[in-house]
Amino acid sequence: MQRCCPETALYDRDLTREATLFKALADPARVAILATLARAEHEVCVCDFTSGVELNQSTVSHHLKILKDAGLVTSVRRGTWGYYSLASDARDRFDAALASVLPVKVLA
Amino acid sequence: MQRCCPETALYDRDLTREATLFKALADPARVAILATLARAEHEVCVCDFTSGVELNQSTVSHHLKILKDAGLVTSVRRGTWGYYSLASDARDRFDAALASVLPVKVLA
DNA sequence: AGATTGTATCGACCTTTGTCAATGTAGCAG
DNA sequence: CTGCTACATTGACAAAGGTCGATACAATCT
Repeated sequence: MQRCCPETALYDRDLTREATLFKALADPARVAILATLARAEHEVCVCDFTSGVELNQSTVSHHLKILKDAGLVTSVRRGTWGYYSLASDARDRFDAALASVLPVKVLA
Repeated sequence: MQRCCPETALYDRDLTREATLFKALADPARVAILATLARAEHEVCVCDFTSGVELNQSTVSHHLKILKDAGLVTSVRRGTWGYYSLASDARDRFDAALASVLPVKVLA
């Protein structure tokens, strides 16, 4: 039987972490939240999210939890109010993940 | 009633496209496929994916379709064999999406 | 203390997704 | 033409995910 091509080995490093990171941004609501936090000068009150979106309050809370579990945001509670900020290394972590998956070709 | 904070407006641009792009990489198998393609010098035969992974052939085909629908890979059929390559703008699209969501802060 | 408010958690529902077995389809080999 | 091989498609199923209403909780207000 004839070979189809020079054999290519599958990339073998485990990329579960990278996939998990990307999954955190696989929903428009979470992307919007992160985009807001990235542009805010200060921490953002949860109330700004719940009032600025067509989603239920519990749904917003759910998305915030996912982002927090992913380590992309940090939260502080002050009195009755909750405040979220972008984790300082959020951008770096995406850059690193992207570099792992799609390394930029080095010119010869 | 006392305000919690200076009000922050939610980022209003539609980020559905970005979320969809990230979702394409929200599965380890697809990340591995893309990482392989990104490092391959030439197009990669489907058989290399099906034999190099613990997944069923139809499952691999399914993931390839998702990547193709996302415009991240291109495919060619030559005889019985199928070959996949990384789309030339794959990296750029992720960079752009990431820049939309998490713009790098400009120093003052 | 009791009522009110902001947020988190729980439970239920429905949709989407990942997986596989089975089948379809095209090209190649005899 | 008859089989065989490589890949795609379909159908079924379980698991995961997004959404909401209801409830819990904690802090503030009266």
